[in-house]
Amino acid sequence: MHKKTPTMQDVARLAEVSIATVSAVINKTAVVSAKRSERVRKAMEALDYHPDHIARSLKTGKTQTVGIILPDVTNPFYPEVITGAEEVAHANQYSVILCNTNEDPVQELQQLNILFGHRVDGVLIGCTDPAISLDGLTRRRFPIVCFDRIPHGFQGDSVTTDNFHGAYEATRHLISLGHEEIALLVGRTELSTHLARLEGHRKAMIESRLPILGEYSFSGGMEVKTGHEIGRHLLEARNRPSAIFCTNNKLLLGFVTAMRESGVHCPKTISVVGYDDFAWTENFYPRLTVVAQPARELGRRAMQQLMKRIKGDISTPTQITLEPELRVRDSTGPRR
Amino acid sequence: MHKKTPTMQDVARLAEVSIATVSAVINKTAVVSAKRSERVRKAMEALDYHPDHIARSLKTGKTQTVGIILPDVTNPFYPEVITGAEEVAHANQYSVILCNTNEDPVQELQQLNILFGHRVDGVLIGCTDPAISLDGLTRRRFPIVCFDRIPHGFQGDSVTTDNFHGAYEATRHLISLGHEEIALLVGRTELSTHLARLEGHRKAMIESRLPILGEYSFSGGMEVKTGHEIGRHLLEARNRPSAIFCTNNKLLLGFVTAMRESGVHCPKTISVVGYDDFAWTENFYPRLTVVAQPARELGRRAMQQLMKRIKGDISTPTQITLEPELRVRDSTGPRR
DNA sequence: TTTCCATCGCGTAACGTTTCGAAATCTGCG
DNA sequence: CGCAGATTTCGAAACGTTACGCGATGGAAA
Repeated sequence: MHKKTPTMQDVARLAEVSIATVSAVINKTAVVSAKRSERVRKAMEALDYHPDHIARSLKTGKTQTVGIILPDVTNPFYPEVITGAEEVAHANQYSVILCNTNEDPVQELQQLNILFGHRVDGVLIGCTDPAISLDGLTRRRFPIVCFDRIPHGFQGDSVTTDNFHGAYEATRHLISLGHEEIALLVGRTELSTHLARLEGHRKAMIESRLPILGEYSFSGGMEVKTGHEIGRHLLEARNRPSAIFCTNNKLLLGFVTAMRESGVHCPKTISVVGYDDFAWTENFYPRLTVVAQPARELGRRAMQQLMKRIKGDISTPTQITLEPELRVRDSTGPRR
Repeated sequence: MHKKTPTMQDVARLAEVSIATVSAVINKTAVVSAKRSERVRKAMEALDYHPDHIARSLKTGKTQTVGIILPDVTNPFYPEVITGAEEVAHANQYSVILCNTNEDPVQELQQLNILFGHRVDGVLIGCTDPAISLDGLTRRRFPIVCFDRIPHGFQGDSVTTDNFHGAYEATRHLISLGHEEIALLVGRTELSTHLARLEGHRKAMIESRLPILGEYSFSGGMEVKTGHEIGRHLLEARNRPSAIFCTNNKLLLGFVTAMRESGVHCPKTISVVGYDDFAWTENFYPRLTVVAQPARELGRRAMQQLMKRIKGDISTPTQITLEPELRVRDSTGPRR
């Protein structure tokens, strides 16, 4: 048999004070004499009392909880973002509800409604559906900060990395090594991130007056398998490129496997640049040259912005852009 | 200017019914005539009304929310677990609050208290502190299911993989290839998982009457750097082993790098078995032989068990053990 | 027409907090 | 000792729901 969890009522009774006094002690919202506040503290201790956030939230309208919606926890980029975001959330006494959409727009909408029902104080969203409309929500005074992928036409707060510039640098790097036939393996170009990378790549190519050949451009799914198929096809073609820039890490994985299967040497025969840096990229063989995004910092900044909004900041929306960094390792080398 | 979010009050007024009727319609908790319930539905639609989970929770004592506490989202094993757990939770209309402890026991306790304050209906925990005491909580009728790492002496529900057997199979595999000097690189042996792996390895060695040499056994941190250092030291030793079994993926990463730096060929000179299977292990060079844990299934099973408890199941605690699977690839070969 | 039941709708008391204004108590000074 | 003013404490009304039990309605049986 178990007694139910204690309430302020119980604490008040034991400490022989009023409920209001207990509340004052807990929230330091009024001065309470040393003697009484000590009695209250003792009573809380004795009963193992923990305030009920639910009841508090109902009264205050604040839940001290934020939501994070993202496409896929299984993509190691996101856990890094989460870590950064959680860090600042916890520092501000906020809890985080995590929602996975599994890259499914329908789930994304559901999750948003669930979070709304939970009356979270705000949400961070890495959009699954590039065409999602968040305006209705933001207008309801439901603070939202977008990170990584920004939906089309979104006017609110956002934090991204400079995908255009990252891709530009990656391609520049390949060009500087003497490569001219550079293939591009890009993810879903409906996504703001991948579109920007596509454009960054193109700018570098055009600047150097290099041809952007149709047979070197692939966009589509973002699965290992896709990368593998494209790799097989591309590597056996007569006019195979001498370098490839791949904007998605799963695609890259498949491509690298195809490369190994074809006996093509990297970087001697073909140079490879990937996107995103993880624990294993440096231990891959060959060590991968990649564009690294400051994922954790991105999470931090996004959450900081959200915290500001929650605290009532109503300045005009900010679009923060962080700089990615090209990390040159062994998978890229001079053209032969 | 914005109107505040609508309440049942508003819906009732617009539909010209009582609040109780609105509630009945929403929860299907009583029969309401077609005409009225249609009016209510229309009104909800018109006002864009969403029930307030907070208020509901206060009344019902159920939050439809569970917590997941784990040591490190950044270790790709956990995102898989999360995915499985979330899947089941959502199917049961539960939301998930995610808590990272960053491998810090102090944070773990804090998180537990926060979750308790949020009045979550239960929690899933992959323990950071092997000595944490969960008894007090479970006795408070706060359903807890442990997964992966089980704290010392824990008597409640748990879901793990058979670490002992996984390690046993891994070492058996090496022995069957003719290896005799097998080194073990094990993580923190205070953790139930790594201790079991250590013991599984030993059993296989002893069964085959092979010596367990002190200079081949390393336990300690679980960082890439540590694996790297041990690798350097071990590979340059006079009597270096012909095979190594590594129970932690970060350690393994460091070790593999050291191997490459020393010019030691795998699997010709040394065979390697790792733990946990990820997208990249198969694309590594060499393709890694590993013990794969059914991480997603583990998450599913753990959440299923938690759901049962939340729904009032009070049968005696179950300890579920899932079988890992040895995936033989290219990093292990016959001894030369 | 009256009586009886089934059906459906509603009023209202919680749930555990916060908060505000009023009541109680204390302080110091004339 | 009395009183004003400052300080500390308290009572009670919300917050948005759910759920219990009573009252109203209406059709069928008598």
